Amino acid sequence: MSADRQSWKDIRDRIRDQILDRTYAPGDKLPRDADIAEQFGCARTTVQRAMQDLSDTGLIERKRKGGTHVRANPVTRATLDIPITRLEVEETGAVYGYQLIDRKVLPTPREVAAKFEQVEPNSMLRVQALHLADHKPHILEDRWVSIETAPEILDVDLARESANEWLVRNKPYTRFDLRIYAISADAETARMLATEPGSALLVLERTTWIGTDPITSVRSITIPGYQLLTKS
Amino acid sequence: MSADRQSWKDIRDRIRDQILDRTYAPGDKLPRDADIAEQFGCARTTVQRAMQDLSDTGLIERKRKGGTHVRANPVTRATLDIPITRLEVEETGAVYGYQLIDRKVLPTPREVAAKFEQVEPNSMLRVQALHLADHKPHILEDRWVSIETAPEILDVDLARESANEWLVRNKPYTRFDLRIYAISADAETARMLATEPGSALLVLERTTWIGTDPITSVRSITIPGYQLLTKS
DNA sequence: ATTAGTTTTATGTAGCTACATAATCAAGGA
DNA sequence: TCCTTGATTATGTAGCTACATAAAACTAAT
Repeated sequence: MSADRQSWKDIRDRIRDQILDRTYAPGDKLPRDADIAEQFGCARTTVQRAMQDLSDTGLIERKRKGGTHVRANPVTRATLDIPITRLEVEETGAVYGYQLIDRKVLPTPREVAAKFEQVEPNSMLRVQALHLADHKPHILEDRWVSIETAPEILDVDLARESANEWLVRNKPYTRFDLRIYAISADAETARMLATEPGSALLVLERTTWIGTDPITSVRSITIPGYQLLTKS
Repeated sequence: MSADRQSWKDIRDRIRDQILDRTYAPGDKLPRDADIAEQFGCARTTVQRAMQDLSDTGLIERKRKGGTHVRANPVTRATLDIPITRLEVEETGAVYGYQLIDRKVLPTPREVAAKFEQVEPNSMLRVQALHLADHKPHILEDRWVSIETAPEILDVDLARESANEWLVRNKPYTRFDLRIYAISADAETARMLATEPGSALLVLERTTWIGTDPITSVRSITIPGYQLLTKS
């Protein structure tokens, strides 16, 4: 009886196979969940879960009443995990190190304020720090922290604990923006990262909020050769 | 009766709020689903769905029998959507253009073969092409296509239709790898992208498979200033 | 004490029903 | 013809039950 109990993942794979082998081509409409359920001999809930997953990964599109369609223009949907920098370093077996470069309350520069959209903080704590892997520079971070949303940060000894780590543990966000781009190292950045001016560097820029309240905005400048990876 | 019917998203938000306000701190164990369900006056299934979502976004960790814990080291989990290049360009209101630079069957270079892990194709179709936005270079792609997995590609007029587009529509993948990094433009690349040698360029490298069969591996070199964005 | 085997338990999931909701489509009216 | 309105319909989801499964906790044998 429970012998042929089918998991929604099985159903998902079978539907995906039918899309791969062109039983249903891009743009085509798939049968209603109920019919597919009957075809595979399972419950509609199971089909629903399978379909939801295919929809999440971008292979199909679903609309109430409109039905399910194979996406004509599939997107590549990747999941990026960005861990705490210390853990990322330790993961590779390297020794993690951290240096506070500067820590100062300053009026919020316009370009930083703009990142927070609705609520623009007046003055913020600027923290510049360097993360090290095996005593060599790894990531240079330039961070602005809202002292309205996270006033406790002012009492944290940022020479000992990185703002990255403190915030991630003490100010979980409800929303964030991530922006990835490349820059050419200027003299100052090159010096800090112990590399050549003009090197191509990958930059991750993250802004986080609790509700609509701004928490922090960081620019993490990585060393030459740094790569972001995703696995599916 | 249905007045206080609660959605799993409501439950998720309430649990998340409890984590944000330190009712449950990082590392803490949450009550069993059944107890939470009782507390909120909903069914365990609803809690299960809420928990699953919080687990997916990296805020909590769940283990059978072990229970649910607030992650001590939360990760930032972002979803990246990479559309077909043409659509990405058209989205901005720009005019999309495409130029085939070269198309040749070649023995697979070792570094390309290595990307495919298990099955390493002997000879592949190499396609170099340029995507344009408003008649200016936008993305330079250097692609290797498996002529074993996708022999039909040999009959496609790649001067008219981009390999990007043909593959995405005709060879859906079951697995992919994505690698993001920065390079400094060499003379050749700079010329093709109409920029200066030495400019910092963001590179997306994508490898796709059907099952374990290699489909394609592309290196997409973007113009200076190109940014990848995620929203949550 | 250590290990192997067994029980317990919390999450995971399939199937069912009932109802909610968004889109579409068709009918009717201005 | 156009617009509004209401019926229809496919997906979305909550609640229930029953069972699956992994892992921890316990027990018994060596």
